[in-house]
Amino acid sequence: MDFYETALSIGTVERETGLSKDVLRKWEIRYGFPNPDRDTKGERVYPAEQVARLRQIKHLMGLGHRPSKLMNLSQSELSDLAAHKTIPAGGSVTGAFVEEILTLLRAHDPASLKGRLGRLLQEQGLRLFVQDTAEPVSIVVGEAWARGELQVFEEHLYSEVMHNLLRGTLEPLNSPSGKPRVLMTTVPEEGHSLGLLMAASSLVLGGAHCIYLGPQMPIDDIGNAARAHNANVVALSFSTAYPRRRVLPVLLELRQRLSPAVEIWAGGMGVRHLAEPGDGIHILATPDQLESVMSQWIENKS
Amino acid sequence: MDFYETALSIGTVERETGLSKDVLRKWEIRYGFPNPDRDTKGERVYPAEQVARLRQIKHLMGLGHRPSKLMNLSQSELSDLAAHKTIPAGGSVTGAFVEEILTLLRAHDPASLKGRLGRLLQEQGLRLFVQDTAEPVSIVVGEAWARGELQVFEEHLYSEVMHNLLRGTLEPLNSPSGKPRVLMTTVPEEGHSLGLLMAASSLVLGGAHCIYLGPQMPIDDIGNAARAHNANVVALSFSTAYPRRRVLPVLLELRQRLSPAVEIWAGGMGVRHLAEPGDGIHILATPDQLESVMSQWIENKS
DNA sequence: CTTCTAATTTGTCCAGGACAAATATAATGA
DNA sequence: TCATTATATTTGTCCTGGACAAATTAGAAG
Repeated sequence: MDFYETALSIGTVERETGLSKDVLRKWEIRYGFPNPDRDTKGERVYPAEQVARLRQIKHLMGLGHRPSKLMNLSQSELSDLAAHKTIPAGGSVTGAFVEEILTLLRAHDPASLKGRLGRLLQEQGLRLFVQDTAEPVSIVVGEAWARGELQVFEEHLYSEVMHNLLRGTLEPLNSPSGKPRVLMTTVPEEGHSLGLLMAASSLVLGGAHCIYLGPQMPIDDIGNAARAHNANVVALSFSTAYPRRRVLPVLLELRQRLSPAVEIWAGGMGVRHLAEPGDGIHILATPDQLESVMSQWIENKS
Repeated sequence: MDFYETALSIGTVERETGLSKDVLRKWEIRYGFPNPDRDTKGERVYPAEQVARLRQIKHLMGLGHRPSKLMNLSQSELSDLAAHKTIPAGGSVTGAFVEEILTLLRAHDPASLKGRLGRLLQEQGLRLFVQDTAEPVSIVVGEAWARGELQVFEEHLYSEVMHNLLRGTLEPLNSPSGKPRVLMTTVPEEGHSLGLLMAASSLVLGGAHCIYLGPQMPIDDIGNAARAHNANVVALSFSTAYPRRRVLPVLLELRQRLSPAVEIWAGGMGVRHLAEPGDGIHILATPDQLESVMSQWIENKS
């Protein structure tokens, strides 16, 4: 299939990359990239390849790199950076079927992907499945995407399938009488909910009751929801795609709208760089911290 | 619980309402609303109540109202407008359990909500369930929200539960050998995927094979996905929350990246105002048009 | 090698102006 | 009176160039 020359307005690029118009314009002036053409009206027109590069840069920034360093790197240097990332942390089993899943993803066959994952879930049980499969595979999928080895829609498909699998499994286990009552969601602009569901799995297995509200809840309404559902905890997840500088402000903003008795648990890759801000806000940098915070909570309340 | 005085920056308001900074500033100048305070730095600071009002106004604009008319209305007049909307279209059964579902929603009890809907699904079967329950209830839920009678998180919960129910039911019916192969997703900024799933139900029942990729796929990648999955059709859904003026441009943009043999089916409330643009793009203003377009497609290819 | 202070980097906000596409209103002819 | 065309208004988006503070890095002093 041939390549159609396409070019996007600054507004479209903002929507597709999540980088604000202001940032796009400032980068252009400060670093010389992006370097859009202009149409007859004098308006910026971004070639598709620059948009792809912008996405990659944004991802690397989520990993802690700085724009001034990234902006003048060659394409291959960018991909290299994406490769040398965190070690997949997971247990010993890693690597074995992780590769297999990736292959299935690239084969564009939702049914067998779902089948394979479903079988793994049966074999390993929920707890192990989350720990040894869902988490490492998610990381590897993210990395592969960053290296340009996996397309966006392949990543989406993975999320979809995994999401469904987990939700289906979780539901029957989620006893309404469980404690603590944890309200789970993400803030606006944070569309990734897979991490949230993996966390929910751990929580439910640990005896909590999860109220899963789906992603992208306005902060204000998170407060209302916590009140209405009588939640003991509000759990949020942040991916690396969420702008680092906004994490803390948004947590504090939420803090204001919650009764002081309600704790905030913030987890996910996008939260790793933060120190515990106290005030009932807990930063869960790794999945296992979830368990410790939870047992701590239970202890406190009994 | 008491009301915390909260105030948001223009950027936060943009994220929470989906109204761009440019629009917020222009409205302020042109209509005198919103009317934010200023902090010591001279920057806009929006009180929570104005943000709520902005959300309401945005919703009414999606229904076809114009900003200049809305901006100076009183709170009650706004709510009134939200009430006099489209007639729930649905069959005779409407109203009976629609109210019941609303009540369950307001009771904040996910389990019984899911239970009730699940039972309805069993009783009615998928086709009727979508037609007589999912569609009318979705409309009513949207309206109730607009009138301020339903909170955002209650709407989210509804979407979550319904989404799960449909996905679970659909999967076993979705034969890979079905024709046409329909790729289903939404464009960036369009986060509502419930309409898409309802459409998928009709399609699968009609013998199509749906590849459901989840919401918010960059346009570029929709093209790649269509190629990779060898899709015959790309189906998109637009809610009223999606800015009207952007619908057609985004469809044309997508058109460019697809092989001419691939059709585009665009449905949902956000598409009602459009005329058929031709060129393999079909506008499905109502759910039943889906069936006719589909049978037409099958006819064409045999 | 730490700790504190002074650059530098970076994202966000502001004002005010320009423009074209969409929509409404007026004018015209059948 | 109705339909059509021309004119006016409304509205969202984009532009430039400047300002500022929070976050980060580099440098100085202990």
